[in-house]
Amino acid sequence: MVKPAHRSYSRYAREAAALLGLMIRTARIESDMTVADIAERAGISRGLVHRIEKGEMGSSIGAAFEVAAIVGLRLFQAEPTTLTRQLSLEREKLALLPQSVRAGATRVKDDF
Amino acid sequence: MVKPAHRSYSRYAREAAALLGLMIRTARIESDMTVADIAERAGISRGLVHRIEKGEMGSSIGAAFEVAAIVGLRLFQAEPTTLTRQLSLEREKLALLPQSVRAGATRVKDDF
DNA sequence: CAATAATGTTCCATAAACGGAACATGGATA
DNA sequence: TATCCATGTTCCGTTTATGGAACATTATTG
Repeated sequence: MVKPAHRSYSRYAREAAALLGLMIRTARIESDMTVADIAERAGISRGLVHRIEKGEMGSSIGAAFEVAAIVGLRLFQAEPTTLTRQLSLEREKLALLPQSVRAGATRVKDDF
Repeated sequence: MVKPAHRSYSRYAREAAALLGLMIRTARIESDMTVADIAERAGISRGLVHRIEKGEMGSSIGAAFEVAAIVGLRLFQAEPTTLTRQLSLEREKLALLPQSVRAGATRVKDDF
């Protein structure tokens, strides 16, 4: 071993990752899909989906964008509000949704 | 060794990563910053910045978003056009810019 | 409230990204 | 055209993310 090396990120970058995670989670829940559902469809582990939704900076772009695509999230879409504001708005929105999806899972379209 | 395991990604996810990379590159060039400049400011290697700009799926969200922040790119900003269209538009835009930034480098604001 | 299932979290082996250097390539200025 | 420098690319040791399982913690339904 040689270095600890934990990186530092700007507030903007951290908030962007957090927002993406929140939007993914919101979209997933609205689609009635469990974390496991997403993981299976994306071909990644349940833990990774969880980390992405938490906005952890270490997860790969590929995994994150794939998950976003699966939940039907539109990246680079029109969004006028500022990042910080969107973050809190997203949090409020999430608070109104169930914190756990139950089973059923109305499967979503599989084509991109 | 046990597995090759190269992942497969949806077209949407691949295009999203590619678009992000192109937007970063465009913004960087417009800011008169070299890849090395960005790398230093972001605290990452020149090679990684290059990979991010190429839209490689393996790079981390943290690194990518940090670079985006440094070049002043606004994530989740208003953008009506579809992803594929934006991708080609971005390519056209890039083609009109110099393919190499020369030195000078007019430093950009450092606060986030 | 009890039962059940989804989510959250930890641990660790291993697969993969990353840094850094070295070198090749090619564009921009003189 | 010649020179300089940014970009592109490869290699490989090291750092880090990821998968998988196991378990804890909730939330949802009956």
